[in-house]
Amino acid sequence: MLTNARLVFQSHNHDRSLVAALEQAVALCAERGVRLTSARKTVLKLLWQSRSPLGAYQLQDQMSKLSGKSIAPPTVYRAIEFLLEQGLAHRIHALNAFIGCPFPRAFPNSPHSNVFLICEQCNNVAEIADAKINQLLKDRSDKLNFTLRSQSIELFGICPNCCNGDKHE
Amino acid sequence: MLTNARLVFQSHNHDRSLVAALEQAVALCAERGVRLTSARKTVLKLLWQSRSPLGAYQLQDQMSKLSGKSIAPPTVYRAIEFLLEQGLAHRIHALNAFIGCPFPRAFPNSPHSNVFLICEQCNNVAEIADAKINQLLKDRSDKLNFTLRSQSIELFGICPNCCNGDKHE
DNA sequence: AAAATTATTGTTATATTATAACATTAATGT
DNA sequence: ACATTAATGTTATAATATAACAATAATTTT
Repeated sequence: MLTNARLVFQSHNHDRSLVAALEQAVALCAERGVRLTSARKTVLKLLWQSRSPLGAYQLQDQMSKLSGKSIAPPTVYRAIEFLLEQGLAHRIHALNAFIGCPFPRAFPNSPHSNVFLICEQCNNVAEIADAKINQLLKDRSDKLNFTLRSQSIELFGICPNCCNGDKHE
Repeated sequence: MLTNARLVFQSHNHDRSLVAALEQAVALCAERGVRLTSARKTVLKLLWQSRSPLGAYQLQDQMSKLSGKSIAPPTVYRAIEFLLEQGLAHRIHALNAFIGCPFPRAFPNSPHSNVFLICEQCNNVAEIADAKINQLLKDRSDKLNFTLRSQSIELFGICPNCCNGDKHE
């Protein structure tokens, strides 16, 4: 099981990993011959800097502040669309919000996985990539002659950081 | 594994099951001391009659036509809210739409399960309730000290009815 | 049964999320 | 440099959802 849960659900600063991740994204896009333009990179940074998912209009606000000029919704949505296509971000359907993908290199273009742990208290979201989960869902689909193409798995609950009893930080 | 996939993904008429299901819903609500009012029952019927999920404004249209007077969004959303609370309907987050729960009695108030197979071609949606899926997701959550409270699992693909090669009807 | 209480619905307005359509600018290939 | 394609800016609006308060219906209390 690959996950960023420990990272997300603890209070570590992950600025350093942001730089590395951005370099990775730049490299990925170069390999694929797609353009990680300024607007797209900004949205990706904002998503990666946030542990909790951001809505399009939150992104809009932050982009407007960063750039000093007002940004219209289509600009934001286009950047998001690009990042989703490239597997650099994910949509959390239940929240109408978006997060940066923590391991875009490990799972390039994989529509499967996409398992999210969403803390109902702090709103932080971690991602899991787990072969067994994927396999089981594939099995069940196969049994019903359903050709599985993509999935969205959103788990809601309380993260270890917000769970009082177990708080040892 | 409990599922309505065969029912949904085939062209059977399920009017008869609708009547039975409605009686069950009436009984369930009576047991719980909640009121399955006319508006709520209408929405539930519409959801159960449809194999594909309906959006709030589709429900609004149909209710307006049925009743002959114009229905405002809050009326629809309140009915939906009630049905969701009672486990008689589910929200399909990826589609901003709703379906009737095919087995409300079997899984009263269970926020778990909620596994949906969504055909990208015909839009029909089947539901699975599978102990193994639930167990696995619970295991993974536990391992990360994440207290799982509810889940939304949406699987997208092609249903057997829409899959050309295997069409034998 | 009448009054008081609570739950539900009606109504209006508006918030939130997302996209269509077309003009403009920037990047890329020739 | 020019043509072409890709990306962004801009305006307007579609689609989804809720807030706030008034009116009505159901239920409980007396």
